[in-house]
Amino acid sequence: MTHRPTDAQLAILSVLWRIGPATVRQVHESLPAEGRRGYTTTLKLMQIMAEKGHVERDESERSHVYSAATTEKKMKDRLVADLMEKAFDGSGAQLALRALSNKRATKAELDEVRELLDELERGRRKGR
Amino acid sequence: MTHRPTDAQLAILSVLWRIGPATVRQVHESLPAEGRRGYTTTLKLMQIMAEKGHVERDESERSHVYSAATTEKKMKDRLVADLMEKAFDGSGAQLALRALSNKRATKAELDEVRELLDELERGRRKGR
DNA sequence: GCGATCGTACGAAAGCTTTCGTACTCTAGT
DNA sequence: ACTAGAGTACGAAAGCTTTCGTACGATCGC
Repeated sequence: MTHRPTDAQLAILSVLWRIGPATVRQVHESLPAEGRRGYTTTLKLMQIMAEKGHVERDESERSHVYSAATTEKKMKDRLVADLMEKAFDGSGAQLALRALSNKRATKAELDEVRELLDELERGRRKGR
Repeated sequence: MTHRPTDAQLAILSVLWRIGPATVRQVHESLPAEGRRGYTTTLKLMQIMAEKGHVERDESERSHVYSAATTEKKMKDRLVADLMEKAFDGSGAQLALRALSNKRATKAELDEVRELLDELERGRRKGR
């Protein structure tokens, strides 16, 4: 449902977002090599994620095909909203401040943020 | 050490940051009334947090006095860095974008972000 | 001095994730 | 037809958090 994925689960979702619907094998092999565990571990995780509703499963083929149940954007918005609520008193600006001061970003990225800022101040434009 | 606090633990840390060093009773009663559990639950959580190093404990008085082991800023930086790593490929700007578009912020907050942006582009000033 | 209250410590239960080993099934190749 | 390999399902173990109940000691009021 609306539950937060764990780190391991998010790693799997990331793969699915990147490569699209895939079998367990494909996901497993696309996982970053360092933290990777056994194949059945990935399988089990994905089975649980299906139960929890994080992924959907197409069983029509022998090798089941999994896909992310929610879009990358929606999920990331959820994660951001969660942290915002939990640690920043609901203030996106406070969170943004910390995120920006943390590390170097490219000029292009900063410009993008600046443009969003412009839009927000000008428009009162709805999020997204 | 460098472990992430859980939601329940973060709520306790938030109280400690807000009211300063405090007894279990004080923390317990400062916790938001809605999600609040029994007293011994708070006690146990704080004991575990002490073990894990999230809080420090002064046992010199009968009522032990707990304090946050790390500053609010450091912890929040850690949480932000963690999400940034996990979900935004290490890009603070991407995270900031999502945080900002999520909800409306006050003019003052947006200005603050804008100033930071200026500093970053002008100075290459160290994060903080 | 005694009982009520406040405090900590402890342990257990429920429920979760992560990790595998193992068992079973299906399919493809020879 | 039979074996090897790929695939899923299952169950168990370890380790975690959250939640309490209960036990036990100290302290305070009377």
